[in-house]
Amino acid sequence: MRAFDSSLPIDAVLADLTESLRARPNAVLVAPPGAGKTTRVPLVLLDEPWVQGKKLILLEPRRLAARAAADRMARTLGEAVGETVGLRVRLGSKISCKTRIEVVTEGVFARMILDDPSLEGVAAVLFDEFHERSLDADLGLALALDAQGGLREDLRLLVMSATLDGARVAGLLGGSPVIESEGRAYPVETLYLGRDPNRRIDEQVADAVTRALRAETGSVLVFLPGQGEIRRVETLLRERVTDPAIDIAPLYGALERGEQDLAVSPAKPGRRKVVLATSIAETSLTIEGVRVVIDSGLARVPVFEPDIGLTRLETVRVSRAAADQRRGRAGRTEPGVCYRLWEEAATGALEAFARPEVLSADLAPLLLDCAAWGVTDPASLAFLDKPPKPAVKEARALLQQLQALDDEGRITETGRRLRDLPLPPRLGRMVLIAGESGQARDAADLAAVLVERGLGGDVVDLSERVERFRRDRSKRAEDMRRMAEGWAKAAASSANGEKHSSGALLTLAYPDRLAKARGKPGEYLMANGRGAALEPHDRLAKEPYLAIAEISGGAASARVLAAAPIAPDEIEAFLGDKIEQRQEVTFDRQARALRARAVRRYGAIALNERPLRVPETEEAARALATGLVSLGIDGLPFSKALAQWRERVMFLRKAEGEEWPDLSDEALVATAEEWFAPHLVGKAGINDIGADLLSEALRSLLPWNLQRRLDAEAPTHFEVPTGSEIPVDYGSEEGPVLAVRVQELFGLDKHPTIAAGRVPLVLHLLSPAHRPIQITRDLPGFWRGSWAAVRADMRGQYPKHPWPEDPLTAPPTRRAKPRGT
DNA sequence: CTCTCCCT
Repeated sequence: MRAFDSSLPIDAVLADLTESLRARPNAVLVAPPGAGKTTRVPLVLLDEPWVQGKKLILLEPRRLAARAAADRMARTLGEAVGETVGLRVRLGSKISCKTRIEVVTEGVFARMILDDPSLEGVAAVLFDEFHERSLDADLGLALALDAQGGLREDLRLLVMSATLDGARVAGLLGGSPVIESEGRAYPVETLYLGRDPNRRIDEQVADAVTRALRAETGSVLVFLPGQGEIRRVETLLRERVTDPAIDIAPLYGALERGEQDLAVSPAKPGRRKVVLATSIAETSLTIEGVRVVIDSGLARVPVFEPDIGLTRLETVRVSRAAADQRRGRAGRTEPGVCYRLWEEAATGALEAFARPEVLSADLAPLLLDCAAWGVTDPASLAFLDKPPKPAVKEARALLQQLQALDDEGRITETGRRLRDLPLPPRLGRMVLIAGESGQARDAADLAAVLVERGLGGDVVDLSERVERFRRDRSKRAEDMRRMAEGWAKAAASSANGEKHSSGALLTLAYPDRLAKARGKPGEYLMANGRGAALEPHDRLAKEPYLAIAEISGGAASARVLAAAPIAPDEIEAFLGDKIEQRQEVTFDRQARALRARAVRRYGAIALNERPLRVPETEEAARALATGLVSLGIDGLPFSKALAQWRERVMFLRKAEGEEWPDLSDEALVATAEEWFAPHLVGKAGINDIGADLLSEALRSLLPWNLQRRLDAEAPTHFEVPTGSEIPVDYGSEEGPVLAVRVQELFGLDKHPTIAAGRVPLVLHLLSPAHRPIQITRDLPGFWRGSWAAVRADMRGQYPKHPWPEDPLTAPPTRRAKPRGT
């Protein structure tokens, strides 16, 4: 076997590995960071008999990692990259006829195997850092296994991983052996600082940083979930850290290249650094001099929501594997220390590994690649985790809408052209169709600022971002301009059409996100039915229509991140075939009336409308009925008599049972279409509805055979001994109430009842001045009992009224005693 | 808890 100058932990297992791969085509190698697998394994395998003049392909998840691996291997051989060891990444390749090991990024490999499924001239594919479980790595492995199953039984596949549970992937590889290696790292002491849920994470992190700067030597690397937290911690630290020998450097993806380099470079002699980073610093890059890691334990991850076809960000607890990876950054060059912002006991509750990308990503690109491979259902390929069905369904629907797939899910000619463009399918379609009218370059520049975060600044207005991008002289902008030029060339036709706005072009990619201004400034409604908002002072906030490309946040607080204005005539030109003309009748709660309109509608958006007369249909009547009752039964024009009638019926329902109709608020709301709507045909609103109409509608609920019983058993009035007809109050909680001056009841020896004698009236006995004296359900008992005391009390107060000793024999009266008696 | 990371 090939000899190396220095020894690495991986050397101990290299013999096992080569022996295994001679015997069977697939193997899994589990080796922690520092083992040396990336640089040693490909060089050792190169001398194996089964390679025989063929090539090895090594997959790396990032360009940075690919370049570093190629560099290190070439240096081991005393060569430059591009000789025995080559490199193939999106921007630029270094390959020659001498090249035997190609180091490629995972995305490049997916493209290679799709273009050449038999992988001609390739002896083995080595998947490095497979534990990161990127979509491209999962897809690449699935396709390679498929190729191995049919076209290339001799192809060798080696999956290398730092923290994977090896058994699962070995199963996927047909029960291949798992070879394990030791790693090499310096010890890192772990301190658990805990987390106070009542304080902001930013402040607790800042506290931990100041504490670490006092207690430890060396530079500090802080892991935070995102840009917002990084900026807030930075502000806190600039206030608190007064030592001029300490530099604070943020580090995240959208940052300018120069600032990133500043953060990654070692601290200057005699100085210390505090690097505030996202998970960008978790793998691959090493910052010299870091011996303290502070881990917030949080990460921001994308979550695709199939229902709305949108990717949203979520802040989550990191996995145990990621937390260990973060801690390991403190022990790269010397022993270190890691402060964790959670309780030690909480570590066990963390997920073991991060969610593989395939489980939460937008699967449209994957589905298109599968279709290009000839597979309409990705579940038929060997994925370690099956692509989830809802996301597959959404991806298929989108690709069919873009005409990239046919009804059976097979790739179309348009689909092939889309796949040739290295863009997400929506943006690819925009560039292709714009190309048909000679605007490929405008569309490509738009796609560029959408694909590359931070390019052209972060103003919402995409036209402005494109202008800035075109003037930008940075390396990144130059690279992207060259790429955009390539996309445009692939899509261009000789046609020279009318020039359209950025907004119009964007509807080619995001037809479902056309938005119309709502009442309040900055608030919009999108065609997909969801709301989105701009800052009210944003220049775009005055626009009546926006073509939105990106939004953030949950359903309640979606914010517009990237958009361009679009004119009504462009909406007609670009989306005209999907605009529907409809007659709509809606209930206006404010006016308590129906409004009928002829509406031209695109999805959830009403583009324009004109008022119509309310149609005299049953459907309109139903809408009015349910609309009016939804505002409350009390709001209907009840006469006093009708209100009492309703209470009487309800009283009998309670007293006698459900043969009596239910007239409660809930029941009337629920059945409005039956009792109310038939009376509302031809009516437009509350002003057309009088007490008589309501009475007729409600009284129709009472069957005719019950109407006579109603009068008999729940009379509107009760006749007392004086002959007075006193109204009964059926609305009272305590039961039907008869409020009557006590003198009018003289002579009555039985308690008054209703409901065929079953229900006693609640008697409110009143003084001559209509003040309440007593409440009783037993009048004879009252005469016998309390009357004497009442009489004694009242006689003084009302001397002119009769207070006889025996009320049963006294004549009832409405008046005071006749003068002189 | 107001946009993570990477790639064709």
